[in-house]
Parts: sequence; structure tokens; C-alpha cells
Amino acid sequence: MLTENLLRNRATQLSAEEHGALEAAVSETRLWRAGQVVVRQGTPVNISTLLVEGFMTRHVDAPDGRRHLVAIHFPGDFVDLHAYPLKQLDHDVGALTDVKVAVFTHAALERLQEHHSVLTRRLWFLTLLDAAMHRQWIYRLASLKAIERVAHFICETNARLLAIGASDGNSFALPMTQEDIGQVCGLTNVHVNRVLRELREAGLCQLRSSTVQIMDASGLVKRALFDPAYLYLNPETAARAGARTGVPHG
Amino acid sequence: MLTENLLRNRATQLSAEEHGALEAAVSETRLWRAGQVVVRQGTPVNISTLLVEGFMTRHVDAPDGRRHLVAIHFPGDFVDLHAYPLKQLDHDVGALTDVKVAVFTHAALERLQEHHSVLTRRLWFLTLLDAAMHRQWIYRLASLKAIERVAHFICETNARLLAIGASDGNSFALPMTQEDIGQVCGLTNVHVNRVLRELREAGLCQLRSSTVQIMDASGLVKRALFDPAYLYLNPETAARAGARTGVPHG
DNA sequence: CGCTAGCTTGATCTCACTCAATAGCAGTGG
DNA sequence: CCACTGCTATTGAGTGAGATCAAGCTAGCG
Repeated sequence: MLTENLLRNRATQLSAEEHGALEAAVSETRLWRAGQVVVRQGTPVNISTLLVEGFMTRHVDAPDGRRHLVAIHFPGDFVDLHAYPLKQLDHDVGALTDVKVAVFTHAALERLQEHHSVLTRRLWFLTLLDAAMHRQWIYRLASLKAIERVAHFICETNARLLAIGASDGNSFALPMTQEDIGQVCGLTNVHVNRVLRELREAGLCQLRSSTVQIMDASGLVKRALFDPAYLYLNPETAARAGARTGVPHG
Repeated sequence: MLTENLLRNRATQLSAEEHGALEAAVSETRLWRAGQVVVRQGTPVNISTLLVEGFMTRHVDAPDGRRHLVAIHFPGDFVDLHAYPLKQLDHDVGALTDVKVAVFTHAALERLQEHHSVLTRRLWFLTLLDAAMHRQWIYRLASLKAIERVAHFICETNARLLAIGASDGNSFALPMTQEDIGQVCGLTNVHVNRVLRELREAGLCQLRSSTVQIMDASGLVKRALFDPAYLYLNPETAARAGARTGVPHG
């Protein structure tokens, strides 16, 4: 099922009927090769894509040619649903690995919106989840040190992959170079390398041949100052991802 | 009119009828004093607030007690419209100055959503504009140097205030301390001070007694690597805000 | 008039960047 | 089969942007 991972294990979930309506609205599936740029910033678009298999990125190009990631996407993410109201994007969308996506035309989304008020709110929720992650990335860049940023990113990725069954909580595949991680965390590839060594030597986690191994989950969460509340996971998944127990913080 | 500044001078705008529907959905107006925290993260909410007068912030609290801004809001911003689908927030909302807000209950928004499909998409658009700004803040923190970050923030603020008639393009009121600006740009108050001096001595802009004076608009835009495309302004306003002329970048 | 919050400047320190060199490893072609 | 190429990872040495610590200054306000 193409929409299988959509909102899976989140606070808000889809009913069987809603899954059906969405599946019926898919106009086609497409494949993209690793490295391809799927949407360019500023280009008018009239489709949105749901990621089914593989990893994708959203990134902005700096005037000096360097790029910086503003989001990374896993199966079940509605990568550019925001293009539906926005009609053009302020960033590029690219394939990190070979990927398979399901295509929704905006005309189809408009029909859904007119007939499924609750489902519309769920889709809106999806785009807001995205914004919540953006906020956490802002926090990460502004407030955390290099090692905390990388640890935080690993915790976030683990949590999100847990939700779709792509992590068992202790290890998961992460096909990113140290350069890529640097573009997420605002660090150079050299410094990412040193930070990863430090995390490894501290017995917290290691990244080798595109696989993350978490050796000390609670230690890592603590080192990362990570709290998965912003991911709006269901309680069980949140607990597995390292949620603080007891009353909400604040 | 309470909704006067909502989507004013943006690529997407509201019809007179839509303005009317929104005005009718306002349940009350409220006042808050400068410094008050209006919504706490993690608290269930069933209203959303449109900022009518004054400035507000959204910020996350770090475990060590320091706070960091993830957004700043001006009149016409629907500060926590995202609470409508999310039902609880992953950050605090606070009043930077004394403010006046219009309150929409989520029940009222639900009624609007059921009867006004196009207006719903406009509201959705609003929350995505917010996300687009988040992305630019990520870019700013990850890719720009201190002086560029501050310049970029000033350009962004100028552009947004231009859109609502609160800047003439050369000067505007900005009731923020250097500490506040530091929390936006990921800098200490001390370093913000040095950077402001540098901008002043370079003849680009100055901030004195809560007022920004732009002396060299195009120089400032250039120094900030600023491009207002992500604000989805209408073409005239974008041009005044320093948009690159000619074909879209990319 | 004294208090307090915010602004300004100097001195020192440190985290992360830059530059540079080496190593490993997959793919490619002779 | 091996040489070659390009990409990624690793480590070292030197540098620099911005943090930290500390002190003095300014202005609004009770």
C-alpha cells in the first residue's frame, strides 16, 4: 500500500477509509535515481509527491554554490505537499538514494479537500509536522554544540525511522555521507568526522558503512538534549524514541 | 478591521467576502502585556490567535534555561494557527510588546473549513509561509556569518513590515533588545553589539532606540545575501524589499 | 537621586574552520 | 589481473570567528 507509512505511529492517524481515498487519488508512481533534483526552487508546480521508498532531501542553494539541507525525508513523508497551497517552492527537492514516489496532482488534492474535511485537516497536520521539525532544526543550529547537534540528528532520525518500522531502536540504515550530515548540522565534513569519532569513543553510537549503531540509547538522548515531543508520535513510539517520562516539560 | 493585514501584499490575497467570513468568525479580542507568555508548549489548546497590534514571539526553552526564538510575529500574522490541526504546540508563544489579538476558536475554524474550501487553502498557505520562514532561518543559522545573519534578519523584518505598511523601506520600529536579536541569530548579545557597530560603520544600517534606519538598502541586501522570494510577496512589494530583478534564480 | 536594564568595549579563550596530506575502497578500462 | 580515477573517510597543524568573562557607561524611572 502506497500510503502505508503516512502518519504511521503518530498522534493523529488515518482511518482505513481515509487511506482508501488517498490511494484512489494517486495518479501514478515514479522512480528517481540517487542524486537527481526532482523540483527546482521557484518553478511552478501542480503536483505533490509522497515518498514510498528511499530517502529524499530538501535543500537551499547558497549564492556561493554551497547547499544546505532544510529537511530530510523517509518513506511515508509527503515531501512537497506544501506545494499544493504554495504553488511554487522556496527550495529544491532531491533524491538522496534511488527512490519511488506516488504522485498526487493538485487537482486531485482539491477534490479531496472539497469532500473530506477531516482528511484535509490530517494533511494540513502533516505539513505542520514538517514545520515543527524545522523549528527543532533552528533550535539545534542556534543552541547546540557540534557533538550535540550530530547526536540530536541521529536521535531524530532514529525516532522517525522507528515510527515507520525502519529502525529497531538500536540500528538503522542511513545512506548519508559525512558531508551530507554536515549540511544538516551546519558543520564541515572534517568536523563531522571528529564528532563521530568522539561519539564512538564515548560508547554512544557509531556510523559505519551507511549504518548507524546505537550502543547507549539513553546516554545518546541525554547527550543530544533530545525530546521527541515535536514529532507528535503516539505514546508508545515516543517512549521508545526516548521521550522524557512523567509530566510534560515546561 | 481586525484582519486588515492578513496576507496583505502577498502573492495570495483575501477577497472582501473572505475578509468578511473571517471577521465574523472572531470570537473576541484580547490584550496581553509585554513579556507575558501566552501559550506554553505541550498545553492542549482550542483557540488560535491573530495578531492585530504589537509584536509577538515563538520560542523554545533549552534545558539549561536559555530560550531561543523560532519565529517573530507582526500585525496580520496568524501566530498560532497551526494549533488548529496540531492541538498542542511544541514551543511557547509570548508577547514581545503590549499586544492586541483576535481570538478564533477551533470550533469556529472548523465551521469555516467546512464551508469555505478556498479560504481554507489560504489559511493553510499562511501556515506554510511560516514554514518557509523557518527554512530561511535554518539557512541563515547554518550558512551565514554573524554580520550576514543580523543583516539578513533586518532585511527580512523590513520586507515583512513593508508588506503591512509598518516600514517605509528606510526605517521602522523594532522593539527588540540586542539580547533578543541574539536569540534570533544564534549569537550572544555582546557579539550582536559588535556586529551592529560594524553595520553602522559600514554605512549600511543602524539600530538606535528601538528604531532601524537603513542607510544603504541595496548594500544591505547584498551583505545579507537576502532574497525575499520565500516571503511570497506580491511583485511590487518584493521589488521594494530587494528582490533580485530578472528571471528567478536557480 | 539611586536602581536597574540595556549598551559598549577590552582581554582572553575555545570550538570549529581551513588547509593539507594520506588512506581506503568501488568502479572502470586496458 | 592490475593501474587508474574519483569519492569518502581520517588525521594533523595552524587559524580565526565568536564565546566568555569582566568592567564601565547610559538612560529611563521609581
